[in-house]
Order: sequence, then structure tokens, then C-alpha cells
Amino acid sequence: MYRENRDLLARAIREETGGADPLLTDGEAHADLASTVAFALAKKERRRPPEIAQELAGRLAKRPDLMGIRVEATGPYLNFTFGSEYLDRSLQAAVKPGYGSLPRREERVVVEHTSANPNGPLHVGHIRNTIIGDTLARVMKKAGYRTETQYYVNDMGRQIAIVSWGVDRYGGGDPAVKGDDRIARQYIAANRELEADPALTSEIDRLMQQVEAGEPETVAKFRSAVSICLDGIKKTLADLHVSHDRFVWESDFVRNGDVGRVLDRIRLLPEYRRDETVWLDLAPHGFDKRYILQRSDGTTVYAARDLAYHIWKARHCDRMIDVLGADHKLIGAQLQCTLRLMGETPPSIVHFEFVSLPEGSMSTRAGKFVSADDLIAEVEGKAREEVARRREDLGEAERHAIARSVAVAAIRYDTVKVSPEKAMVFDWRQALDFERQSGPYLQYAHARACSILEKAGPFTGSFGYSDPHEIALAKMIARFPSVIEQAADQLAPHLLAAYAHRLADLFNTFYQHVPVLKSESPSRERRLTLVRGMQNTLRECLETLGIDALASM
RNA sequence: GGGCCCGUGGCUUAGCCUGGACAGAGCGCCGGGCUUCUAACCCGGAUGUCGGGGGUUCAAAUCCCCCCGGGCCCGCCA
Repeated sequence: MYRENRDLLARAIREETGGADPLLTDGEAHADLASTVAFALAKKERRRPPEIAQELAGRLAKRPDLMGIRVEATGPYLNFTFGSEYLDRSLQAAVKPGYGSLPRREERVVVEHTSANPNGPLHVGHIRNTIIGDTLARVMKKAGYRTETQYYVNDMGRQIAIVSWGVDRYGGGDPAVKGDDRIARQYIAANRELEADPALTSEIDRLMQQVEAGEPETVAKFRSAVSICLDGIKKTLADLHVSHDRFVWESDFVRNGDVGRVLDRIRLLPEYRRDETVWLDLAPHGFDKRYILQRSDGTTVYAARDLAYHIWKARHCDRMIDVLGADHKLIGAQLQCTLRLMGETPPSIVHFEFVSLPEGSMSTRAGKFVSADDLIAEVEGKAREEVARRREDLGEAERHAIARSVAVAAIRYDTVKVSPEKAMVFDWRQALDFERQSGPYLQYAHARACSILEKAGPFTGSFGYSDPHEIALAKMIARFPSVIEQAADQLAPHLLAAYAHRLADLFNTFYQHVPVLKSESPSRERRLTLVRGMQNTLRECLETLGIDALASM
């Protein structure tokens, strides 16, 4: 309804002004929507904005298609306030399962995220990628796109060669240790040894040549080491409510000849250069650095395989979205540029800035990081304390289940609420805060609503709101589909996080000031319907954020 | 050195793309509210040169330029 009214108003303003940009904005406290079009017209018409607004308001108010929308000019502003029918119809939609889902589209979207090198466990930097990516995928799905998530597995880079070399040298470690932790130990030890004795580097080079040539034993060793690590990573991802639809192995593109074919096509580009290496001269396109694709020993670098991957990926979807750290900005832009030169589809790239520790940036190689597993364990521990304190009535298993959900909610929300371009310093105090601007706060609002609905028993849905708290809440509920739309259009999952908070906030205020169960019919039924609508909206919203909508906590 | 990003109350942050009505929140601080639908809550209060300067505009946190501070990138790594 909100989106319909917005589009209706935009068209009406365009028609009444002879095609001016409607300049619709959020009306905030003043109205549901507002327009500043009178300012824009003032210059052209050489009249004062309030005068124009006044006249325009008069014309708009007479339009039959805007029946039910109150139009008024407040000084130079045009304010539009939607009538009660708007709220009633919005609530009718809001109580239905799947509320907020936009009409299905045919477009297929592939969201690639996380794709961390399998040389150790995910740390708090990686999971920013994971959480942004997974939330984005959920948003796209909710916005009607056919969506698939992919993890691009680097199983043949230098770092993996070091891992494989280490596994060979140290015997693979204790099988009781989680795969990603086990691999990290080999990787860290191998790096230490390589730093001490640089001559050993030639052994790494040889491994990389062997794997590129498809030498079976080396290939098998790389795969095995990567699989061990990936098993651990998948476990961590599952703990965060993340699963990928597909894992795409980098080496497959070498083995199936795709990388070779990419290089063949590259040769035909005017940007193609060959000396000891194969590279592209992208200077005419604004990149002064060489874009190297093949080393002097004939092995390909990551960039070549990445081109092959994206070309393959583009065959299976209409749109690609990659979630990458800000350190990949240059290489990402070069990739997009090259794909364009080849006549291929470039991906949209969502970059996020780094997460660092108070003592500096993280490093897997140096073993300097806070692992996602540690974070989850720590937050879950705190959640257990909280649940134990509040819910003595529940059994231990039930309390642990709640604590687990609360922990994931806290972590996911903390990460997704910050816009991606903001660099973050990881902060334990903030991670362990379950108050207002947190995932648990949202879950709490949902649980409160569920509790009311459960105690209420069956009731007949009915509509009509007059109390300011009711109206404010109903209006926020009505906005949900437009928030999904906006988050999808802008690839900005944090917009959804902000919405969830505003919704929960308004509900808690409503909860405090407006009695539901104790109110008299017909208010009781109307308010119960509103609570149902809010609960359903918040549930859909939380689901899209990858957070459990708990019925009790 | 060049490129990209960030700089909003003590701390964290929304708003910036698409300029417009008093810059929203959270933490912390001060004060209030649990015989009443779950107090992970609610209500009230103090705290802001929107990094600095210039420009564009009727109007700038928002657009442009310069400067300062921080992060990232500039590899035959990924």
C-alpha cells in the first residue's frame, strides 16, 4: 500500500506540474510523504514556493485517484497523509505469512560471499563479509529474485600450497581438533619455517606448478587439506545460520580448460601485453598498474581464474553480486573492467571496510585474530547467564537453545547494523551488549508480542486505529515492503537492520502505553490484530536478517 | 607519492548517492517507573562548531574545491 500510494502520488504530481520531478521525501513527523516540488517550480514560474504549494495542493486534492490521501500545503511543503483505509489494508496484508515479499521476478541473482581462503578458521573480519552477504541474499530473495549463494573456494593459490606443504611436513595434526583450527596450525607453523629459511620457498613454487599442471598426487593433497579446513568453516557458518547453495572450486576452471580459453580470448584484446608475463594494459581505462594474468613460469594468477569463474557464473544467472573486503577494491574494478572489454557481464560488488582489533589489524598467518568460533562461544556464554537469570522456569536444554539463538542474533545484528563503508574496531563490550540497539532487543519485542497473542486465544481480525501509538506502529508496519525494496535496490542490508529497530521500538512504546488483553471489545480485537501484524512483520524482518524470531525468551 | 573509503554529543552510529521543515538512535551519565499483556522494557533530563576552510544554492551534515586526521590499496599474493 505504501509503495502504491507513493507511485500514485509521484504520477499525480508529474501530471499536475507538467512533468516535474515529484521530489517525494519521507514526511517524518509531518506526514506520510512530502514533496518539495514547490521549491523547484518557484524559479521557473517566478512565484513564491508557498503560493505554488498552496495551488498545487488544491489541484491534487480534487483528483479522484488521490481519494483517501489528505493533501495539504504547509508553507512551501506539500504534505500527504494517508487515510485510515490505508492502515486497514496495510494491516490486512501484514498479518499474512510472507508479508513484505515482493512479486516474484524471473531474474536470477548469484550472491558470492565469504569465500575466505581455506587456510584457517573464519575470524571476526571474515564474518562481516558472511553476514552482509547472507543478509543481502535473504533480502534479494525476499525482493522476489531467484537467488543462489556461492562460496568460491581457493584451492590452488600460494597460501594453499603453503598449507599443503605444512600438512605434508607436520603430519596433519590432531584429528580431534576442528578442521579449520587444525589447518591454521599447520599454516602458521609452515609460514614461520618459510620465513626462517627462504630457500624453502622453491618447494612452494614447485607445488604450485604441479597443481596447475594437474599432477594428481599434488592435486589430491591440496583438495584434502582444503576440504578439512572447509569442513570446519562450514560448521562455523552453520552456527551463524549461513549455508551456501554451492561451493565452486577454483581449480575446476583450470582443469576444465576455462582458464586457458580466457587467456586465448585475452590475446585478442588490444590491451593484451606479453613479456615474461602475460598482462593487460588497462591504463586507458584508468588503471596504471599492470593486470597480470600469467606468471613467467606459465602458471596463472588468481585474476585469470577469477575471470573464468565470473564468465562461467554469468552463464547461470542474470546478475552477480560479490561481497568483498575494501582491500579488493582495485582488483575488483580491474576484474569488472576486463570482463566489460571481453564483452562479458561484470558483477556488482559490495565492498565493506575492514574489521580490526584494538591492537591492530588481524592476520591469519601470524595467528593474530579473534576467531568467529571464540566470538560465538563467548557471546553464547553471556546469553546463557542472561537466560538462566530470567527464566528459572525453563529446563536447561530449552535455555541453551534460547541462548544460542540470542547469541547469533547479537552477532548478526551488531555486524549488519553498521553500513559497510564504515571501518570497525572489534569491541567485546559492544558484542556482549544485549540492550536496545541489539538483536536480542528485537527478539524480545517479538517474544512479547507472541506472549500477548498466546494469552489472547482465538480472535477475529478487525481494523481501525485512533490512538497515536497504534497509528505510529501501524504506519511503521506498512512501510516494511518498501524497506525490502530499498534494501534490494541499493544492496544495503543495513537499512533492514535500522527498520527492525524502529519497528521494535514503536512496539515497545505501544506495549507500555496501550493495554491489549485488558482493553474492551472492539478495541481488544483491533489491538490484537495490530499486535499480530507487528509480530508477523517483525518475524519476516528477523528471518530476512537471519535471526530467530523466538516465541519466548 | 598516486587512488579509494571514513571523520556526526565522552564512546558507537543513522541520515550523505537522489540538498529542503527542529541532525535520529544506542552505550555511558543524571532522575523516575515492576501486586498491571515477559523490566533483554518504558518515561524524563544533560551532552552536537555534523573534522577545518572556501565555494555553489532561495536552502548544505548532504553537492564542488582545498586542507587536516584515520583506514585500505598500489605483488609474477589472494
